[in-house]
Amino acid sequence: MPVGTQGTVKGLTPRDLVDGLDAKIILANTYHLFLRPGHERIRHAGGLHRFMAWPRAILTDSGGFQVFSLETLRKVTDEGVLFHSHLDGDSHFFSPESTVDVQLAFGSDICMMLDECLAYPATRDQTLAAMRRTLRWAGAGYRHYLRREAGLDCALFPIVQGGMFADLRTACAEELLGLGAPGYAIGGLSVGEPRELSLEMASVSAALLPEDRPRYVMGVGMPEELPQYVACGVDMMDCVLPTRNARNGYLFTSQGRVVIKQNRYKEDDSPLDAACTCYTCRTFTRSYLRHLFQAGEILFSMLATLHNIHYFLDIMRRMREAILLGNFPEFLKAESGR
RNA sequence: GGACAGGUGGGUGAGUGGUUAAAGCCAACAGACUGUAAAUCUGUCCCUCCUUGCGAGGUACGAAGGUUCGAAUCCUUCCCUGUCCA
Repeated sequence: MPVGTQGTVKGLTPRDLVDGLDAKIILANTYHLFLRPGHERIRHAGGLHRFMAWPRAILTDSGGFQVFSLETLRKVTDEGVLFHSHLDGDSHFFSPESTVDVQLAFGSDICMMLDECLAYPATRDQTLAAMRRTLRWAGAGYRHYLRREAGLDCALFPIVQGGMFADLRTACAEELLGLGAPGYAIGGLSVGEPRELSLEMASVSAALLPEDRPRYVMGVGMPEELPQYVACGVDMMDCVLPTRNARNGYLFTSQGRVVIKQNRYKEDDSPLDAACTCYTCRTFTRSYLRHLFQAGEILFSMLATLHNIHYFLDIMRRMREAILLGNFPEFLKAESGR
């Protein structure tokens, strides 16, 4: 899922995402859209889909990640999270119930439960406390959601926490199963821990979640990691890497990374990735892309993002194809040998 | 011809006697980025050497002299640039 935090996948139009890239679903963010332009504004505009002219599915994160990323601007209590807006310092209290309400106002297809995302490393006690809070919020939020959701056709995913402790992950997942949710997320990863640990924790968590419902690992990963997550039973991922790195000149290709600003691309008139079929690779040279980057041109961000998203979505498309054809194990083997 | 103003590292531009190999910004070069406070952030950025260190030499603030223990900073002459006046 491409990430479109503020109601836009930076650098791309919805038309790019649908026609060129065939993205099925994108992410948006409760905290950011609540602060600006506000969920009531979005509701009055006809919901987030209409507001941002996005015809396909939207998953909204709850603000749980901002508990981690805006650590210095918030205070967590058993009742919820008090944020001090990074825009103007105003206080806003996010509860399990209010974050459901805000996401319903957006008209999200998939809402996320408010959770407490801890930084790495965290002690077992800290992790246990955060996990218990996340569970409590999940219960409260889910009850609220069941009362409110009728007829809205919106799913709510609870989030497995438990940090880097396998037994806490297990306990959290088992507890959440009682909610009978339409899908489950695995959160609290990509917060500074080694990559192998992320995969291990995702694997432990995913193994306990229902096979017949989407299992979503939040905030991963590098291209080579995606098949590994899928091999653990993961169905959905999101990550800012393709979009953010694109804007920073880091391009993912079938031959490895291309840091386009490097001098070696100055006179490279070959395509970015000869094996890629995206508009950027079909049309422009590395030399030109480097020029655009060095010149600080907006077009660079657009073309780079288009390519990186294409690259990530193409990996996912090939995996779906392999699964349907029954040869995912071969796919995995081939990918890990690269 | 005259009167002012000014010449600093790739660029711009601080610095008016010692803590200045010389701020900041830009450029250049390299690195980071994982449910986005990110079109962001970090590092390097005169040369040589080694025991790679808040290390040792060398060269450097238009040029040449001078004053001083010490000069990008003060003095003299010259060169150059800009603006204005004839």
